[in-house]
Amino acid sequence: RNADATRELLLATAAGVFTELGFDGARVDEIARRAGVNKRMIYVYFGDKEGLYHEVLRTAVEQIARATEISFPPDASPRECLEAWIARYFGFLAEHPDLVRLVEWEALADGSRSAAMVQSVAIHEIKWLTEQLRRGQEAGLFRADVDPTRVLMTIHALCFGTLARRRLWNTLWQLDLSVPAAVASVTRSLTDVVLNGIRADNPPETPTSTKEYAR
Amino acid sequence: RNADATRELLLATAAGVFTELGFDGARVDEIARRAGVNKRMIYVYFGDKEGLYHEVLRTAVEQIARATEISFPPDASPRECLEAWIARYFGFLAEHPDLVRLVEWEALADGSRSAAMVQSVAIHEIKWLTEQLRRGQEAGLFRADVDPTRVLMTIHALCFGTLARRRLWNTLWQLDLSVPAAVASVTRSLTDVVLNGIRADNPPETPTSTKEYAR
Amino acid sequence: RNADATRELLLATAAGVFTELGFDGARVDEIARRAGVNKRMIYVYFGDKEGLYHEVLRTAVEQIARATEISFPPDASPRECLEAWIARYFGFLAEHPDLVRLVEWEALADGSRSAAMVQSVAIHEIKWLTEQLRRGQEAGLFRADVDPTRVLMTIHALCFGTLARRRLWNTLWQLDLSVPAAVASVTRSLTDVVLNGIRADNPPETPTSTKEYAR
Amino acid sequence: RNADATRELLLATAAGVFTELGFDGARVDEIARRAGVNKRMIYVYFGDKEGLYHEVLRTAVEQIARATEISFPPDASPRECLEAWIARYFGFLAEHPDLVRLVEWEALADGSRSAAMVQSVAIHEIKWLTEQLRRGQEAGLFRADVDPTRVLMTIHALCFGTLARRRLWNTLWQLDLSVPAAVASVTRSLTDVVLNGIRADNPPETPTSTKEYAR
DNA sequence: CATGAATGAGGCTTCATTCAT
DNA sequence: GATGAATGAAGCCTCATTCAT
Repeated sequence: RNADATRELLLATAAGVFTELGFDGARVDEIARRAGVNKRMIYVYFGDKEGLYHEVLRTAVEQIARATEISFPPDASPRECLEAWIARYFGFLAEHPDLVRLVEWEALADGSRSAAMVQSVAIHEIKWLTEQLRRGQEAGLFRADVDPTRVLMTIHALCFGTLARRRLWNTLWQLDLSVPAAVASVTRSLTDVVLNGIRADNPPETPTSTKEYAR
Repeated sequence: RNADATRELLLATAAGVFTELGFDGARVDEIARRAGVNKRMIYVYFGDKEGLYHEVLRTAVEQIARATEISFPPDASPRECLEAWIARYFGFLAEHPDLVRLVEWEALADGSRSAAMVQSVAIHEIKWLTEQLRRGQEAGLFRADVDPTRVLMTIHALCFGTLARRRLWNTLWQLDLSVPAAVASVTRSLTDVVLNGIRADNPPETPTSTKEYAR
Repeated sequence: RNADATRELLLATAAGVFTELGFDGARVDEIARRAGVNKRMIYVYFGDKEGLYHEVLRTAVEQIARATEISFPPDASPRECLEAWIARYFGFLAEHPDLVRLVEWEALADGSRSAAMVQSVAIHEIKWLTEQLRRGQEAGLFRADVDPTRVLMTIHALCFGTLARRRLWNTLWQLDLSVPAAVASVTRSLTDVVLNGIRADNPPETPTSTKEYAR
Repeated sequence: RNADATRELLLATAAGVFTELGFDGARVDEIARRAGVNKRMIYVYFGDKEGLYHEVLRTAVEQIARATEISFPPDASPRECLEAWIARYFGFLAEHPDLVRLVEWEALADGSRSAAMVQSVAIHEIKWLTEQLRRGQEAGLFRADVDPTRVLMTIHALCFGTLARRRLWNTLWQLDLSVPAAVASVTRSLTDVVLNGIRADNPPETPTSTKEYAR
């Protein structure tokens, strides 16, 4: 008889089930059972399965958005900021595999359900990133030709692309991304890759060739 | 009334449906309907829905594997080889969004169904990559501390991570990855990032700080 | 909207359908339709078609078992007891043709599903019968060489063998075993046959010959 | 390319499958597979599944009918004849469990399909039996009040009732009716029971009581 | 005569959802 | 607010049967 508590419980449980099985694979019965709550409540609070999913997704996106809201000291260098930002981003996602999986399911399933939310987050991110890159370029730290969207795309791809395949890496090379040390090591790789790619003293790779090779 | 033709038709159609909706979202009836073939044939040729999915997946993984079998001229430099390899990998995947999506679904759903196939492909890739990196290190082109598995992970993450979000990039920044020019541009970015990350004259980024920033 | 009532209704309806058509011939849809209950409830209450059948069978075997639990007065003669027992057995089965048919289906289909239940009932029966036969032998009423299992087998064969062919007897000789008088008459025949077969003053038939006759 | 051989093969195979699983449980595909014959042939030779079943049943009934066509020497006593007849009937059925099962399935399933065939056989049997009983009564061997139909019913019930439960007896008391010695022993029991029931010097059992006992 | 591919109806089962209390 | 019973649509799969060769 505690509306809010029941609602939160359902939301948390649903997050787990959707994360595990995706929207189509998830079962309303299973969510209610795991939550120990009557199935009917789902319909009372969220309308239908889709509504519940939507709410779960919104919560997840919000959590991810909040994770990157760092306030840097005024004297922090752009390089430092960027690095810390990536590290925090990746670190946070590595610690919350459920969020990653949920977003991935969504990206595959359609993306339309989350388009609006993601867009608003991305706009915020790109704004911040553009500012940092500008500062870095002005300070002569970063190359002049870097494109913020491209950089953000790279960061996203690396973070999500790496974490969405946790199980695969574990299977292939026994790299267990639930171990902090492993996360730290990979974080270093990623920041390395991104920052190396934009360092001012690092000229863009001139393609050595455009030759086509036979198969 | 041709067994092989019907089988292939079902396989191709199923690939489309599984790609679009994932295993749980796909409907056997829909596959049969789209193929214009009687539902029963699916069970004759593939046993059940799972068997059909498995076959679709196997075909997809094989296609991806074949795409990176390039034969390089003996005098090609490791750098050149690596770059061409990444370019072909990304280019091929960009041209075959269905394969990417299918593999992503699988990775999320469980991965167990494809573990064996993917492993055999990955072993092959890592072998080739290790050889190239060794040659590059011996020639003084690549840093001595690069780890082949980490490099492959980066490549995978970048390729799949980028392409799995096609729609998102398109929505956010009007980057249409079905346009060859866009693919070429992104390919450049990716090779850039990877190769910059392992260049010998590019020292590893020394973390400027390990400071924790407040939120 | 009463769980137990619905369950019982389904059970009773299913008994009818399984009796009529056997396990393979019965249709889940038909059972639900006849019961006027949603098909889904079958799966809620009984798991699946097999589970429903199992429960129906169990109920039937229990009913049959209960039918022969007679308490005889201490001074009742073994002959009297045996006769009353057979009469009640046959009479009960004659009044419940459905139970007979169900058990026959089961016996044919495989028997494995009911093996355990039937065994426990049979053990009980054989125990009681052995006791009566012993008493009769001690009193000099029954032959010394009677074998309880053989007697029980004869009783079973006669009761079920006769009742399983109701329709046939009706077709052939207009013997309608749903008419009490007919049942009484046949009951007399059966008890007659069984008791004559074990009477002490009735020596075992000495085979008049073992000759083989040509066809 | 041998029509008759294929037909016979199908018939024999179908008999096996129908015997094992009943009409509803049998699968046309399975019959064709076991026979190593193309499924289509079934439809060519027998019209449909029902036609095949009908033919199998007819063959079975004919076989049973033929089994009891004994020609006795003119001087054989009615008692001897009857005993030999029962022995042969039971013996034959014991040696052909498939026929028994098939007839039982049919009796349960409906009986309408076989009514005509069985009727013609039964008329023949009852005619012969009536003649023997008459001879026996005239010779003062059998009781005057025996009813041929009742005797035939008893014989049928005993034979089929016993053999239809082979597996049950085996499970319950390790009585294996595929062993000749066991068959011989049971044959003795049955003839015993039947003949004792009609012996002239064996007065009909006067019911010792018609009391109803409480449960 | 014989084959293997194909079909549509219908089987069992499960889903998201709503009703009655 | 909360419950357990109930529902109809639809899912996967299998059947007897027929077509094209």
